Amino acid sequence: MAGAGPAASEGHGLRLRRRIRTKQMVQTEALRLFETKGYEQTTVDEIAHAAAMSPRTFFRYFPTKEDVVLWDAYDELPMRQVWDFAPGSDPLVQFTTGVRRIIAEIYHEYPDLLLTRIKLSFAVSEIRARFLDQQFTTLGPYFEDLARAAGASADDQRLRVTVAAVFGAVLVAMERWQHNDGREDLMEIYDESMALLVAGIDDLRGALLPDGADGIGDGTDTVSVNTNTSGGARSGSTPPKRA
Amino acid sequence: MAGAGPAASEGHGLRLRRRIRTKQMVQTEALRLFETKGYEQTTVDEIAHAAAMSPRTFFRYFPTKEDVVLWDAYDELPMRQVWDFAPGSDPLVQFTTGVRRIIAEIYHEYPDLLLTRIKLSFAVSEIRARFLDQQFTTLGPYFEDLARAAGASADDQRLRVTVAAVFGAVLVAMERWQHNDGREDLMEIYDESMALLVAGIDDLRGALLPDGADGIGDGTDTVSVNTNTSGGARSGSTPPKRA
DNA sequence: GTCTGGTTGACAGAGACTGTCAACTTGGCG
DNA sequence: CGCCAAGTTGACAGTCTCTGTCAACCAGAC
Repeated sequence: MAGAGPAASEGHGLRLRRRIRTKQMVQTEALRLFETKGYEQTTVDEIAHAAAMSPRTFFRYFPTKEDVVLWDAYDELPMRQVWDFAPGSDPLVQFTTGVRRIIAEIYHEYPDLLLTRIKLSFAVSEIRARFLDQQFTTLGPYFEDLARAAGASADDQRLRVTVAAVFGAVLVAMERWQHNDGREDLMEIYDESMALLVAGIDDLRGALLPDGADGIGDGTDTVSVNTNTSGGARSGSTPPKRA
Repeated sequence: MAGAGPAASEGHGLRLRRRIRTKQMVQTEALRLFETKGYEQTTVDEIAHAAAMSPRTFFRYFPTKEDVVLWDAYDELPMRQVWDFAPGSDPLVQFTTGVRRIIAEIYHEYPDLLLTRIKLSFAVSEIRARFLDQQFTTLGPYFEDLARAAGASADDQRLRVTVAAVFGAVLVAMERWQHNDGREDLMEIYDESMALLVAGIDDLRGALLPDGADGIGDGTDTVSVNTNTSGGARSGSTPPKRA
Protein backbone atom coordinates (compact mmCIF):
# COMPACT_ATOMS: atom_id res chain seq x y z
CA MET A 1 0.00 0.00 0.00
CA ALA A 2 1.62 3.20 -1.11
CA GLY A 3 0.34 6.59 0.02
CA ALA A 4 -1.47 5.09 2.95
CA GLY A 5 -0.56 8.12 5.00
CA PRO A 6 1.85 8.71 7.79
CA ALA A 7 1.74 5.91 10.26
CA ALA A 8 -1.64 4.63 9.29
CA SER A 9 -1.25 2.13 12.09
CA GLU A 10 -0.88 3.04 15.73
CA GLY A 11 2.71 4.24 15.53
CA HIS A 12 4.96 5.48 18.22
CA GLY A 13 2.26 6.80 20.50
CA LEU A 14 4.05 10.11 20.22
CA ARG A 15 3.63 10.24 16.47
CA LEU A 16 0.03 9.23 16.99
CA ARG A 17 -0.58 12.19 19.22
CA ARG A 18 1.01 14.53 16.75
CA ARG A 19 -1.06 13.06 13.98
CA ILE A 20 -4.27 13.55 15.93
CA ARG A 21 -3.29 17.11 16.69
CA THR A 22 -2.75 17.78 12.99
CA LYS A 23 -6.05 16.20 12.06
CA GLN A 24 -7.85 18.33 14.59
CA MET A 25 -6.20 21.42 13.19
CA VAL A 26 -7.18 20.53 9.65
CA GLN A 27 -10.72 19.73 10.76
CA THR A 28 -11.01 23.07 12.49
CA GLU A 29 -9.84 24.93 9.40
CA ALA A 30 -12.09 22.91 7.13
CA LEU A 31 -15.21 23.39 9.26
CA ARG A 32 -14.50 27.09 9.41
CA LEU A 33 -14.34 27.23 5.63
CA PHE A 34 -17.46 25.11 5.29
CA GLU A 35 -19.41 27.43 7.52
CA THR A 36 -18.15 30.44 5.63
CA LYS A 37 -18.67 29.43 2.03
CA GLY A 38 -20.43 26.09 2.12
CA TYR A 39 -19.21 22.53 1.87
CA GLU A 40 -19.38 21.98 -1.87
CA GLN A 41 -18.08 25.44 -2.63
CA THR A 42 -14.95 24.70 -0.62
CA THR A 43 -12.31 22.74 -2.50
CA VAL A 44 -9.75 20.47 -0.95
CA ASP A 45 -7.07 22.77 -2.32
CA GLU A 46 -8.46 25.57 -0.23
CA ILE A 47 -8.61 23.47 2.90
CA ALA A 48 -5.05 22.31 2.36
CA HIS A 49 -3.92 25.86 1.83
CA ALA A 50 -5.70 27.03 4.98
CA ALA A 51 -4.04 24.20 6.88
CA ALA A 52 -0.65 25.11 5.40
CA MET A 53 -0.07 21.83 3.65
CA SER A 54 -0.12 20.50 0.12
CA PRO A 55 -3.36 19.00 -1.19
CA ARG A 56 -1.59 15.68 -1.43
CA THR A 57 -0.80 15.79 2.26
CA PHE A 58 -4.41 16.53 3.11
CA PHE A 59 -5.36 13.18 1.65
CA ARG A 60 -2.70 11.52 3.72
CA TYR A 61 -4.64 12.57 6.79
CA PHE A 62 -8.20 12.23 5.52
CA PRO A 63 -8.95 9.66 2.83
CA THR A 64 -11.80 11.76 1.48
CA LYS A 65 -13.10 15.27 1.81
CA GLU A 66 -16.13 13.97 3.70
CA ASP A 67 -14.01 12.33 6.34
CA VAL A 68 -12.84 15.69 7.57
CA VAL A 69 -16.38 16.21 8.82
CA LEU A 70 -17.07 12.68 9.95
CA TRP A 71 -13.82 12.09 11.76
CA ASP A 72 -13.97 12.20 15.53
CA ALA A 73 -10.92 12.45 17.74
CA TYR A 74 -12.60 9.85 19.92
CA ASP A 75 -12.21 7.24 17.22
CA GLU A 76 -8.47 7.58 17.33
CA LEU A 77 -7.98 7.29 21.04
CA PRO A 78 -7.50 3.75 22.31
CA MET A 79 -10.76 3.66 24.20
CA ARG A 80 -12.94 1.79 21.80
CA GLN A 81 -14.13 -0.66 24.42
CA VAL A 82 -17.17 1.34 25.40
CA TRP A 83 -19.24 -1.75 25.78
CA ASP A 84 -17.54 -3.57 28.54
CA PHE A 85 -20.23 -6.13 28.96
CA ALA A 86 -20.73 -7.04 32.55
CA PRO A 87 -21.31 -10.78 32.34
CA GLY A 88 -24.58 -11.76 33.91
CA SER A 89 -26.54 -8.71 32.87
CA ASP A 90 -28.42 -8.85 29.60
CA PRO A 91 -25.94 -7.91 26.84
CA LEU A 92 -28.60 -6.03 24.94
CA VAL A 93 -29.23 -3.86 27.95
CA GLN A 94 -25.53 -3.37 28.47
CA PHE A 95 -25.23 -2.36 24.88
CA THR A 96 -27.95 0.25 24.86
CA THR A 97 -26.75 1.81 28.06
CA GLY A 98 -23.23 1.79 26.60
CA VAL A 99 -24.44 3.61 23.51
CA ARG A 100 -26.14 6.18 25.61
CA ARG A 101 -23.06 6.65 27.73
CA ILE A 102 -20.65 7.29 24.86
CA ILE A 103 -23.02 9.73 23.20
CA ALA A 104 -23.37 11.55 26.49
CA GLU A 105 -19.60 11.64 26.86
CA ILE A 106 -18.92 13.13 23.47
CA TYR A 107 -21.80 15.54 23.88
CA HIS A 108 -20.47 16.57 27.23
CA GLU A 109 -16.92 16.92 25.98
CA TYR A 110 -17.43 19.26 23.03
CA PRO A 111 -21.07 19.99 22.23
CA ASP A 112 -20.30 22.79 19.77
CA LEU A 113 -18.02 20.77 17.57
CA LEU A 114 -20.50 17.91 17.68
CA LEU A 115 -23.34 20.16 16.65
CA THR A 116 -21.40 21.60 13.73
CA ARG A 117 -20.51 18.15 12.47
CA ILE A 118 -23.97 16.69 12.97
CA LYS A 119 -25.56 19.64 11.23
CA LEU A 120 -23.31 19.17 8.24
CA SER A 121 -24.03 15.45 8.38
CA PHE A 122 -27.70 16.10 7.87
CA ALA A 123 -27.53 19.09 5.58
CA VAL A 124 -25.09 17.91 2.92
CA SER A 125 -26.37 14.89 1.05
CA GLU A 126 -22.86 13.72 0.30
CA ILE A 127 -21.92 13.71 3.96
CA ARG A 128 -25.28 12.45 5.11
CA ALA A 129 -24.85 9.34 3.02
CA ARG A 130 -21.43 8.68 4.44
CA PHE A 131 -22.66 9.46 7.94
CA LEU A 132 -25.49 6.96 7.74
CA ASP A 133 -23.16 4.38 6.28
CA GLN A 134 -20.72 4.95 9.08
CA GLN A 135 -23.42 4.32 11.67
CA PHE A 136 -24.61 1.29 9.78
CA THR A 137 -21.24 -0.36 9.28
CA THR A 138 -20.26 0.34 12.85
CA LEU A 139 -23.10 -1.94 13.82
CA GLY A 140 -21.29 -4.95 12.40
CA PRO A 141 -18.54 -5.21 15.03
CA TYR A 142 -21.11 -4.42 17.70
CA PHE A 143 -23.21 -7.33 16.60
CA GLU A 144 -20.28 -9.67 16.94
CA ASP A 145 -19.37 -8.48 20.40
CA LEU A 146 -22.98 -8.55 21.42
CA ALA A 147 -23.58 -12.04 20.12
CA ARG A 148 -20.42 -13.32 21.76
CA ALA A 149 -21.39 -11.75 25.04
CA ALA A 150 -24.91 -13.08 24.78
CA GLY A 151 -23.72 -16.52 23.82
CA ALA A 152 -25.81 -16.26 20.69
CA SER A 153 -24.83 -16.98 17.10
CA ALA A 154 -23.03 -14.11 15.42
CA ASP A 155 -25.94 -13.38 13.15
CA ASP A 156 -28.68 -13.53 15.75
CA GLN A 157 -31.53 -11.79 14.04
CA ARG A 158 -33.19 -10.62 17.23
CA LEU A 159 -30.08 -8.78 18.32
CA ARG A 160 -29.61 -7.17 14.93
CA VAL A 161 -33.19 -6.05 14.55
CA THR A 162 -33.37 -4.59 18.01
CA VAL A 163 -30.09 -2.75 17.76
CA ALA A 164 -31.05 -1.39 14.34
CA ALA A 165 -34.32 -0.12 15.77
CA VAL A 166 -32.56 1.61 18.61
CA PHE A 167 -30.13 3.19 16.17
CA GLY A 168 -33.03 4.39 14.11
CA ALA A 169 -34.39 6.11 17.17
CA VAL A 170 -30.96 7.58 17.88
CA LEU A 171 -30.83 9.02 14.38
CA VAL A 172 -34.21 10.63 14.82
CA ALA A 173 -33.04 12.12 18.09
CA MET A 174 -29.91 13.53 16.47
CA GLU A 175 -31.93 14.89 13.61
CA ARG A 176 -34.20 16.74 15.95
CA TRP A 177 -31.31 18.02 18.01
CA GLN A 178 -29.48 19.53 15.05
CA HIS A 179 -32.71 20.76 13.56
CA ASN A 180 -33.21 23.31 16.30
CA ASP A 181 -29.52 24.17 16.53
CA GLY A 182 -28.87 22.21 19.67
CA ARG A 183 -31.10 24.38 21.80
CA GLU A 184 -32.62 21.34 23.44
CA ASP A 185 -30.54 19.00 25.53
CA LEU A 186 -29.40 16.09 23.43
CA MET A 187 -29.75 13.51 26.18
CA GLU A 188 -33.25 14.63 27.01
CA ILE A 189 -34.23 14.15 23.39
CA TYR A 190 -32.44 10.85 23.46
CA ASP A 191 -34.31 9.54 26.47
CA GLU A 192 -37.58 10.83 25.11
CA SER A 193 -36.95 9.08 21.82
CA MET A 194 -36.34 5.79 23.56
CA ALA A 195 -39.55 6.12 25.51
CA LEU A 196 -41.40 6.94 22.30
CA LEU A 197 -39.82 3.95 20.67
CA VAL A 198 -41.22 1.65 23.31
CA ALA A 199 -44.61 3.30 23.15
CA GLY A 200 -44.72 3.35 19.36
CA ILE A 201 -43.83 -0.30 19.00
CA ASP A 202 -46.41 -1.11 21.61
CA ASP A 203 -49.05 0.54 19.49
CA LEU A 204 -47.86 -1.21 16.38
CA ARG A 205 -47.74 -4.61 17.99
CA GLY A 206 -50.99 -5.70 16.44
CA ALA A 207 -49.96 -4.60 12.95
CA LEU A 208 -46.44 -5.98 13.05
CA LEU A 209 -47.16 -9.39 14.45
CA PRO A 210 -48.07 -12.08 11.87
CA ASP A 211 -51.68 -12.14 13.03
CA GLY A 212 -52.35 -8.56 12.10
CA ALA A 213 -49.98 -8.20 9.17
CA ASP A 214 -51.45 -10.97 7.08
CA GLY A 215 -54.26 -10.72 4.64
CA ILE A 216 -52.86 -7.62 3.00
CA GLY A 217 -50.57 -8.61 0.23
CA ASP A 218 -50.69 -11.64 -1.95
CA GLY A 219 -49.30 -14.92 -0.72
CA THR A 220 -45.71 -14.18 -1.60
CA ASP A 221 -44.30 -17.60 -1.17
CA THR A 222 -42.04 -19.18 -3.75
CA VAL A 223 -41.96 -16.53 -6.42
CA SER A 224 -40.20 -16.74 -9.76
CA VAL A 225 -40.96 -13.90 -12.09
CA ASN A 226 -38.82 -12.62 -14.90
CA THR A 227 -36.31 -9.96 -14.08
CA ASN A 228 -35.63 -6.82 -15.98
CA THR A 229 -38.56 -6.68 -18.29
CA SER A 230 -40.66 -3.69 -17.53
CA GLY A 231 -43.44 -5.90 -16.32
CA GLY A 232 -46.79 -5.30 -17.83
CA ALA A 233 -49.97 -4.96 -15.83
CA ARG A 234 -49.59 -4.08 -12.21
CA SER A 235 -51.80 -5.66 -9.69
CA GLY A 236 -52.71 -2.57 -7.73
CA SER A 237 -54.40 0.49 -9.09
CA THR A 238 -52.58 3.62 -10.17
CA PRO A 239 -53.64 6.34 -7.78
CA PRO A 240 -52.81 10.00 -8.32
CA LYS A 241 -49.12 10.63 -8.27
CA ARG A 242 -47.22 12.68 -5.78
CA ALA A 243 -44.27 14.83 -6.85
CA MET B 1 -30.48 24.47 -15.04
CA ALA B 2 -28.63 23.36 -18.12
CA GLY B 3 -28.02 19.71 -19.01
CA ALA B 4 -30.83 18.59 -16.77
CA GLY B 5 -31.49 15.72 -19.11
CA PRO B 6 -34.16 15.00 -21.64
CA ALA B 7 -37.55 15.83 -20.30
CA ALA B 8 -36.56 15.80 -16.68
CA SER B 9 -40.17 16.52 -15.86
CA GLU B 10 -43.01 14.18 -16.73
CA GLY B 11 -43.13 15.05 -20.39
CA HIS B 12 -45.35 13.76 -23.08
CA GLY B 13 -46.21 10.49 -21.44
CA LEU B 14 -44.89 8.91 -24.59
CA ARG B 15 -41.47 10.43 -24.17
CA LEU B 16 -41.60 9.38 -20.55
CA ARG B 17 -42.15 5.79 -21.53
CA ARG B 18 -39.30 5.91 -23.99
CA ARG B 19 -37.09 7.46 -21.36
CA ILE B 20 -37.91 4.73 -18.86
CA ARG B 21 -37.22 2.09 -21.48
CA THR B 22 -33.82 3.59 -22.16
CA LYS B 23 -32.99 3.80 -18.48
CA GLN B 24 -33.90 0.17 -18.00
CA MET B 25 -31.67 -0.78 -20.91
CA VAL B 26 -28.76 1.19 -19.53
CA GLN B 27 -29.32 -0.30 -16.08
CA THR B 28 -29.33 -3.81 -17.50
CA GLU B 29 -26.08 -3.22 -19.34
CA ALA B 30 -24.49 -1.58 -16.33
CA LEU B 31 -25.47 -4.32 -13.90
CA ARG B 32 -24.15 -6.89 -16.31
CA LEU B 33 -20.82 -5.11 -16.41
CA PHE B 34 -20.77 -4.71 -12.64
CA GLU B 35 -21.30 -8.40 -12.15
CA THR B 36 -18.62 -9.22 -14.66
CA LYS B 37 -15.78 -6.95 -13.61
CA GLY B 38 -16.94 -5.24 -10.44
CA TYR B 39 -18.52 -1.87 -9.76
CA GLU B 40 -15.45 0.26 -9.24
CA GLN B 41 -13.56 -1.44 -12.05
CA THR B 42 -16.30 -0.44 -14.47
CA THR B 43 -16.06 3.11 -15.79
CA VAL B 44 -18.95 5.21 -16.96
CA ASP B 45 -17.32 5.30 -20.36
CA GLU B 46 -17.65 1.55 -20.58
CA ILE B 47 -21.28 1.59 -19.51
CA ALA B 48 -22.06 4.28 -22.04
CA HIS B 49 -20.31 2.33 -24.75
CA ALA B 50 -22.18 -0.84 -23.84
CA ALA B 51 -25.41 1.12 -23.97
CA ALA B 52 -24.46 2.62 -27.32
CA MET B 53 -24.44 6.21 -26.19
CA SER B 54 -21.91 8.88 -25.39
CA PRO B 55 -20.71 9.24 -21.80
CA ARG B 56 -22.33 12.65 -21.75
CA THR B 57 -25.68 11.15 -22.57
CA PHE B 58 -25.35 8.59 -19.82
CA PHE B 59 -25.31 11.42 -17.31
CA ARG B 60 -28.41 12.84 -18.87
CA TYR B 61 -30.24 9.71 -17.78
CA PHE B 62 -28.51 9.01 -14.48
CA PRO B 63 -27.12 11.93 -12.50
CA THR B 64 -24.43 9.73 -10.98
CA LYS B 65 -22.92 6.33 -11.56
CA GLU B 66 -24.49 5.09 -8.34
CA ASP B 67 -27.98 5.98 -9.48
CA VAL B 68 -27.83 3.36 -12.17
CA VAL B 69 -27.94 0.81 -9.36
CA LEU B 70 -30.33 2.63 -7.07
CA TRP B 71 -32.87 3.62 -9.67
CA ASP B 72 -36.07 1.63 -9.71
CA ALA B 73 -38.55 1.71 -12.55
CA TYR B 74 -41.24 1.86 -9.89
CA ASP B 75 -40.12 5.32 -8.88
CA GLU B 76 -40.89 6.65 -12.30
CA LEU B 77 -44.37 5.23 -12.68
CA PRO B 78 -47.16 7.41 -11.34
CA MET B 79 -48.12 5.08 -8.55
CA ARG B 80 -46.44 6.68 -5.62
CA GLN B 81 -49.57 6.66 -3.51
CA VAL B 82 -48.81 3.39 -1.84
CA TRP B 83 -50.02 4.63 1.46
CA ASP B 84 -53.61 5.40 0.79
CA PHE B 85 -54.54 5.96 4.36
CA ALA B 86 -57.94 4.64 5.12
CA PRO B 87 -59.32 7.28 7.45
CA GLY B 88 -60.39 5.80 10.73
CA SER B 89 -57.69 3.18 10.98
CA ASP B 90 -54.48 4.09 12.78
CA PRO B 91 -52.22 5.83 10.25
CA LEU B 92 -49.14 4.21 11.72
CA VAL B 93 -50.67 0.82 11.11
CA GLN B 94 -51.72 1.82 7.62
CA PHE B 95 -48.22 2.97 6.97
CA THR B 96 -46.44 -0.17 8.07
CA THR B 97 -48.80 -2.40 6.16
CA GLY B 98 -48.31 -0.12 3.15
CA VAL B 99 -44.55 -0.49 3.40
CA ARG B 100 -44.86 -4.20 3.57
CA ARG B 101 -47.17 -4.25 0.59
CA ILE B 102 -44.94 -2.26 -1.75
CA ILE B 103 -41.90 -4.31 -0.82
CA ALA B 104 -43.88 -7.46 -1.50
CA GLU B 105 -44.99 -6.05 -4.85
CA ILE B 106 -41.52 -5.21 -6.08
CA TYR B 107 -40.19 -8.48 -4.74
CA HIS B 108 -42.94 -10.31 -6.51
CA GLU B 109 -42.47 -8.43 -9.75
CA TYR B 110 -38.76 -8.94 -10.35
CA PRO B 111 -36.94 -10.67 -7.50
CA ASP B 112 -33.74 -11.25 -9.48
CA LEU B 113 -33.21 -7.65 -10.41
CA LEU B 114 -34.03 -6.63 -6.86
CA LEU B 115 -31.52 -9.07 -5.46
CA THR B 116 -28.78 -7.85 -7.75
CA ARG B 117 -29.39 -4.26 -6.81
CA ILE B 118 -29.71 -4.94 -3.09
CA LYS B 119 -26.56 -7.00 -3.10
CA LEU B 120 -24.65 -4.18 -4.74
CA SER B 121 -26.25 -1.78 -2.30
CA PHE B 122 -24.72 -3.63 0.59
CA ALA B 123 -21.44 -4.70 -0.95
CA VAL B 124 -20.17 -1.44 -2.42
CA SER B 125 -19.58 1.19 0.23
CA GLU B 126 -20.21 3.98 -2.22
CA ILE B 127 -23.60 2.62 -3.16
CA ARG B 128 -24.44 1.52 0.35
CA ALA B 129 -24.06 5.07 1.56
CA ARG B 130 -26.35 6.39 -1.14
CA PHE B 131 -28.79 3.56 -0.55
CA LEU B 132 -29.10 4.28 3.14
CA ASP B 133 -29.46 7.97 2.42
CA GLN B 134 -32.19 7.24 -0.07
CA GLN B 135 -34.14 5.26 2.51
CA PHE B 136 -33.56 7.94 5.09
CA THR B 137 -34.58 10.91 3.00
CA THR B 138 -37.60 9.06 1.67
CA LEU B 139 -38.84 9.04 5.23
CA GLY B 140 -39.33 12.80 5.16
CA PRO B 141 -42.35 12.90 2.83
CA TYR B 142 -43.77 9.87 4.60
CA PHE B 143 -43.64 11.68 7.90
CA GLU B 144 -45.60 14.54 6.47
CA ASP B 145 -48.27 12.33 5.00
CA LEU B 146 -48.40 10.31 8.14
CA ALA B 147 -48.68 13.31 10.40
CA ARG B 148 -51.36 14.85 8.24
CA ALA B 149 -53.31 11.62 8.21
CA ALA B 150 -52.89 11.17 11.93
CA GLY B 151 -53.85 14.76 12.61
CA ALA B 152 -50.55 15.20 14.40
CA SER B 153 -47.96 17.94 14.01
CA ALA B 154 -45.62 17.41 11.09
CA ASP B 155 -42.69 16.69 13.32
CA ASP B 156 -44.42 14.34 15.72
CA GLN B 157 -41.54 12.62 17.41
CA ARG B 158 -43.42 9.45 18.21
CA LEU B 159 -44.24 8.89 14.54
CA ARG B 160 -40.69 9.55 13.45
CA VAL B 161 -39.08 7.32 16.03
CA THR B 162 -41.41 4.45 15.37
CA VAL B 163 -41.11 4.63 11.61
CA ALA B 164 -37.33 4.86 11.88
CA ALA B 165 -37.29 1.78 14.08
CA VAL B 166 -39.40 -0.16 11.59
CA PHE B 167 -37.10 0.93 8.78
CA GLY B 168 -34.14 -0.24 10.79
CA ALA B 169 -35.76 -3.64 11.03
CA VAL B 170 -36.48 -3.58 7.30
CA LEU B 171 -32.83 -2.88 6.59
CA VAL B 172 -31.76 -5.81 8.73
CA ALA B 173 -34.21 -8.01 6.89
CA MET B 174 -32.86 -6.89 3.52
CA GLU B 175 -29.33 -7.41 4.71
CA ARG B 176 -30.05 -10.94 5.69
CA TRP B 177 -31.92 -11.64 2.48
CA GLN B 178 -29.08 -10.51 0.25
CA HIS B 179 -26.53 -12.14 2.50
CA ASN B 180 -27.69 -15.63 1.60
CA ASP B 181 -28.30 -14.77 -2.05
CA GLY B 182 -32.05 -14.53 -1.74
CA ARG B 183 -32.45 -18.21 -0.93
CA GLU B 184 -34.89 -17.40 1.84
CA ASP B 185 -38.19 -15.75 1.12
CA LEU B 186 -37.90 -12.02 1.61
CA MET B 187 -41.34 -11.59 3.10
CA GLU B 188 -40.82 -14.37 5.58
CA ILE B 189 -37.66 -12.67 6.76
CA TYR B 190 -39.56 -9.43 6.83
CA ASP B 191 -42.34 -10.76 9.02
CA GLU B 192 -39.89 -12.49 11.26
CA SER B 193 -37.93 -9.28 11.67
CA MET B 194 -41.03 -7.39 12.71
CA ALA B 195 -41.87 -10.01 15.28
CA LEU B 196 -38.32 -9.86 16.59
CA LEU B 197 -38.56 -6.11 16.71
CA VAL B 198 -41.56 -6.29 18.99
CA ALA B 199 -39.96 -8.95 21.14
CA GLY B 200 -36.61 -7.18 21.31
CA ILE B 201 -38.09 -3.87 22.34
CA ASP B 202 -40.15 -5.67 24.91
CA ASP B 203 -37.00 -7.04 26.47
CA LEU B 204 -35.33 -3.67 26.37
CA ARG B 205 -38.25 -1.85 27.89
CA GLY B 206 -36.67 -1.71 31.30
CA ALA B 207 -33.39 -0.38 29.96
CA LEU B 208 -34.83 2.17 27.57
CA LEU B 209 -37.36 3.75 29.83
CA PRO B 210 -36.06 6.62 32.00
CA ASP B 211 -36.28 4.49 35.15
CA GLY B 212 -33.77 1.95 33.96
CA ALA B 213 -31.60 4.18 31.81
CA ASP B 214 -30.62 6.59 34.53
CA GLY B 215 -27.77 6.32 36.89
CA ILE B 216 -25.28 5.43 34.18
CA GLY B 217 -23.75 8.55 32.81
CA ASP B 218 -23.11 11.82 34.52
CA GLY B 219 -25.89 14.33 34.84
CA THR B 220 -25.54 15.86 31.40
CA ASP B 221 -27.80 18.79 31.87
CA THR B 222 -26.79 22.25 30.78
CA VAL B 223 -23.34 21.64 29.42
CA SER B 224 -20.91 24.22 28.14
CA VAL B 225 -17.48 22.85 27.49
CA ASN B 226 -14.87 24.13 25.09
CA THR B 227 -15.00 22.80 21.59
CA ASN B 228 -12.12 21.61 19.52
CA THR B 229 -9.42 21.24 22.09
CA SER B 230 -8.38 17.66 22.41
CA GLY B 231 -9.76 17.51 25.91
CA GLY B 232 -7.44 16.11 28.50
CA ALA B 233 -8.29 13.35 30.90
CA ARG B 234 -11.13 11.09 30.00
CA SER B 235 -13.41 9.82 32.66
CA GLY B 236 -13.48 6.19 31.69
CA SER B 237 -10.56 3.83 31.62
CA THR B 238 -8.61 2.98 28.50
CA PRO B 239 -9.29 -0.67 27.82
CA PRO B 240 -7.52 -2.66 25.11
CA LYS B 241 -8.28 -1.29 21.70
CA ARG B 242 -10.17 -3.04 18.97
CA ALA B 243 -9.11 -2.65 15.36
C1' DG C 1 28.33 12.49 11.59
C1' DT C 2 25.48 9.17 9.68
C1' DC C 3 21.94 6.01 9.05
C1' DT C 4 16.99 4.93 9.03
C1' DG C 5 12.14 5.35 9.00
C1' DG C 6 8.55 8.44 8.87
C1' DT C 7 6.84 12.58 6.48
C1' DT C 8 6.24 15.89 2.84
C1' DG C 9 5.68 18.37 -1.76
C1' DA C 10 5.64 18.38 -6.69
C1' DC C 11 4.16 16.08 -10.67
C1' DA C 12 1.34 13.34 -13.59
C1' DG C 13 -2.85 11.04 -14.33
C1' DA C 14 -7.42 8.54 -13.84
C1' DG C 15 -12.20 9.07 -13.44
C1' DA C 16 -16.70 11.31 -12.25
C1' DC C 17 -19.25 15.03 -13.53
C1' DT C 18 -20.73 19.82 -15.83
C1' DG C 19 -21.26 23.68 -19.26
C1' DT C 20 -21.69 24.66 -23.85
C1' DC C 21 -22.86 24.41 -28.52
C1' DA C 22 -23.60 22.69 -32.95
C1' DA C 23 -26.03 18.98 -35.16
C1' DC C 24 -29.65 15.85 -35.48
C1' DT C 25 -34.41 13.82 -34.94
C1' DT C 26 -39.33 14.04 -34.55
C1' DG C 27 -43.87 15.57 -35.27
C1' DG C 28 -47.02 19.14 -36.60
C1' DC C 29 -48.39 22.64 -40.01
C1' DG C 30 -48.82 25.42 -44.07
C1' DC D 1 -43.19 18.80 -49.81
C1' DG D 2 -40.61 22.17 -47.13
C1' DC D 3 -40.18 24.16 -42.62
C1' DC D 4 -40.33 25.18 -37.83
C1' DA D 5 -39.99 24.12 -32.78
C1' DA D 6 -38.98 21.20 -29.24
C1' DG D 7 -36.53 17.53 -27.67
C1' DT D 8 -32.32 14.90 -27.87
C1' DT D 9 -27.55 13.86 -28.78
C1' DG D 10 -22.29 13.93 -29.34
C1' DA D 11 -17.99 16.28 -29.06
C1' DC D 12 -15.06 19.24 -26.58
C1' DA D 13 -13.07 21.46 -22.77
C1' DG D 14 -12.77 21.97 -18.12
C1' DT D 15 -13.23 21.24 -12.77
C1' DC D 16 -12.59 18.51 -8.84
C1' DT D 17 -11.63 14.46 -6.06
C1' DC D 18 -8.39 11.11 -5.36
C1' DT D 19 -4.02 8.01 -6.40
C1' DG D 20 0.80 6.49 -7.68
C1' DT D 21 5.39 7.82 -7.66
C1' DC D 22 9.66 9.74 -6.34
C1' DA D 23 13.00 12.77 -4.72
C1' DA D 24 13.79 15.60 -0.73
C1' DC D 25 13.42 16.44 4.12
C1' DC D 26 13.44 15.71 9.22
C1' DA D 27 13.72 13.14 13.59
C1' DG D 28 15.93 10.25 16.67
C1' DA D 29 19.36 5.97 17.30
C1' DC D 30 24.02 4.72 16.99
